[in-house]
Amino acid sequence: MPKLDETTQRARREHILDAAEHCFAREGFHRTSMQDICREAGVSPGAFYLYFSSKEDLIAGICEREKTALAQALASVAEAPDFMAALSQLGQTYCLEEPREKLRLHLEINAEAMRNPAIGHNVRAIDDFVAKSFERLLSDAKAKGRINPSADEATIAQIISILGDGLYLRRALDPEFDGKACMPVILSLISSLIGPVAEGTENSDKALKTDPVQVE
Amino acid sequence: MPKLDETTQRARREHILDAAEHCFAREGFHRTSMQDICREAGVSPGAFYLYFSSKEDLIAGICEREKTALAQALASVAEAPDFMAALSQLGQTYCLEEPREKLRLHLEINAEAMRNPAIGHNVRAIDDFVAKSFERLLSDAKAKGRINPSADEATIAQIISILGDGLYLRRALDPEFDGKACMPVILSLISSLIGPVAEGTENSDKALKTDPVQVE
Amino acid sequence: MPKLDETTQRARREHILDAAEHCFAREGFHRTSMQDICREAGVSPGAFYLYFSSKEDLIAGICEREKTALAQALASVAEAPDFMAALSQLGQTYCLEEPREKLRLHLEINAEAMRNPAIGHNVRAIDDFVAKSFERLLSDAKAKGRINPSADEATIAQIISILGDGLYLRRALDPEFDGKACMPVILSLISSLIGPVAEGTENSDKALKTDPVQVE
Amino acid sequence: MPKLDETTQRARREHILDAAEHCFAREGFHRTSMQDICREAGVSPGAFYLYFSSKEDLIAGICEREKTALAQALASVAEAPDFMAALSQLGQTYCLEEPREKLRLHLEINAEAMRNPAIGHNVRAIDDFVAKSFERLLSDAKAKGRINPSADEATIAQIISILGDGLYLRRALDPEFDGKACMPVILSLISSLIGPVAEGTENSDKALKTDPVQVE
DNA sequence: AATGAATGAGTATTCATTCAT
DNA sequence: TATGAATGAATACTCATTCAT
Repeated sequence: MPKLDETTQRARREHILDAAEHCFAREGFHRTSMQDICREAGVSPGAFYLYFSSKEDLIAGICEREKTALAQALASVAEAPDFMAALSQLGQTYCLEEPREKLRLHLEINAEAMRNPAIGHNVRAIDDFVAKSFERLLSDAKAKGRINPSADEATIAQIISILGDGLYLRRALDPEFDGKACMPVILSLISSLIGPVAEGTENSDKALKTDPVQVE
Repeated sequence: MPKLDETTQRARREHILDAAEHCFAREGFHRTSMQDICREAGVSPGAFYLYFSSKEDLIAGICEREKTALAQALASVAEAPDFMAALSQLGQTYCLEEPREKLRLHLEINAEAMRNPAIGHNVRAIDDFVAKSFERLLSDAKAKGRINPSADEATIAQIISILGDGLYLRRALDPEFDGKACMPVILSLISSLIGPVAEGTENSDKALKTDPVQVE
Repeated sequence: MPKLDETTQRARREHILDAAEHCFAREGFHRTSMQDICREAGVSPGAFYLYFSSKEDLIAGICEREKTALAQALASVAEAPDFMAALSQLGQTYCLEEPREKLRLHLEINAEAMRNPAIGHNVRAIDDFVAKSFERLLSDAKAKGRINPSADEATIAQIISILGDGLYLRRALDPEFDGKACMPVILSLISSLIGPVAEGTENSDKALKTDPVQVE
Repeated sequence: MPKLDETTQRARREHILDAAEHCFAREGFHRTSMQDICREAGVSPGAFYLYFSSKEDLIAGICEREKTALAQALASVAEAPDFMAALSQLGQTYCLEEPREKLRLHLEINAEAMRNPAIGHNVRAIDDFVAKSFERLLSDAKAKGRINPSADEATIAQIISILGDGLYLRRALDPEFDGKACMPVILSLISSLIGPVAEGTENSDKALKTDPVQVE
């Protein structure tokens, strides 16, 4: 019973998680049987339970990975010189280009988060992490004089999250939905929230394809 | 000749739907057994199937009710003299005051809509209905000169839906989330989208260079 | 609560029995629901139980009718001057022309007779009745010198029944089975069992399309 | 690596089939629940479905076995020097000594064959197999000059089947039925059908004019 | 570490029958 | 007499998880 060395162990877990993600995205959490996952991962049921403690544990694992991925994405935003440009990039990647499969998975996880406290905790941790990251980014930008000093970072971060979630959900539910048409408007709204942009930046012109409204 | 008169019939259906809503919100669609629903409704399994054809049929019924309720709510907005005031009222009712139970139910239905085409159809029908309703409201307002004639109704309707969905989801996932703080900002964003035209300006450039909205 | 006059009562029973026969033949006893029968008969479930005490009771009723019908058929054979001619006619009617629906019904009843003693009793009563009838017919014929006096009526009656049952079953099971080819041979076999036929009778020539066996 | 070796696998299937045969014979297909079968076989429901795909699949399995057994029995007839003696043996075994339980099972399967195409196919395959086997046996015998060359093998094979089915059915339905009394007569009938050629005669006429078998 | 056969509680739905009207 | 809504036990099959090997 010599334990598998850590890297193999981790690799096996990742492999199973991949399989589970595909299955859940394809068929949903409840319609996916453990057999499905084991078959997809090429692993025996017995082996599965060496790496995960239960079917629900898989969702925790998926959340964990999501969190790591998001952390990287947000870190890259932090390093970007232009907040709006980085945000635009993020929106592009996460709301428009993310394969629909992922969106479905997300929805599935959200639903599961309602019943399973552990998963709920995981999901909220991710959301908090994202919100806090945005807050920090906004504070930094404010400190550097790049955004309106009167803007409330916490609220703006929330709004950004809300817009992201809304876009995500819409795309998931409606295969016909065209996010590209909305994105520029959304970006301009956020832009209007965080205040004056340094002129000559590419994003303001680029992102906005609709006529923005004059705000009182 | 007893043949249940139509109103009793309908009342019984509504009663069962109420029970199902509670169960689904509490435990989720898949974790709720027919026995659970029957117990909650005080109805025998046999009787249940006199009113609904299957477990899934319940979701269709729930969607139907939702649609009717939304239609009424949106009709009242249509009659309101002030679009933004009415929208604010709607946001208050649907995004802030709606009991969390409903939010959870919503999430559950969304997840189910991904796998079950019939339910997906139902859900999309509701979403389309809402979007179209907003479009019509905006067109009316435009016709009456109350909003910026250059605003694209379809896109704005989408954005409103997205914001609504996002708020809804956020509240569902995070019991601590305080929608009240965000709502005014969100309303002002929408207001800025439909707001009165600034005369004589090529608006796209203009809008982005004006002062951002002051968030109270 | 004045009881329905006897004839209406009986007519209603017959009507329901017809419906049940169709249903059982079409779908089998177990796959037919009471609702099916009630729908087919245009009768409410409640009403059904005024005329029959249970689903199984229907089979008893069907047997009863069968018995009556067979009694008539056999009576006509008894009156026929030529036993073989009458038998040939009987075979034609019961084994070749009987609609397949009836055959299926028969099979269904046989299967049910195995489990339900009451039905078993009914079925055996019919079979005994048929056998006894044949015995009597044979005895009569023997008394009139029309058949071989050494033939054992009981055994021959059995053999006739066995051949009839076999034909019946075969036709029921195999839609392609062509009874017409076998019938003459079967008749000639029976003919050979009961001994010399009075010459000049039409039947020997008619019924037998194969060359009949000469019985000593 | 435990992966059940083929023989154990097969043995388990046989064991379950035995249990199912008993149950079906005792209670009929429809009145037997999967629990009944599992209890009788000492197997969990889950395990059952490792060996069979459905309740109906059991009947296919039973047919399969029947076919194999029949094939062996018929093969032994083929090797016998005396066709009639072999047939007599077969009749003894299959129609007289077969335990009544088997007969009931048979009846049950026949009834089921009427509604379920897959089972119907199975049953017809067996019947065809038997008929074809008899045809071949008769042809062989004819080639060896043992039977009347004018006899039509196909028809005689049919008649044999019909007699067998009839006997079978009769025994199943009537516990009092004494097949022993009929068997010799039946055999003599068959014998008269295939009987030795009278030389120099146009046999069809001849065969039928020979002495009938003396029934003891 | 890994296997995969086995478990057995759990599920949606049906249906013969009853009974208030 | 007749209705048909209501009952609730029963059923075939699934699936997360375990455990002997």
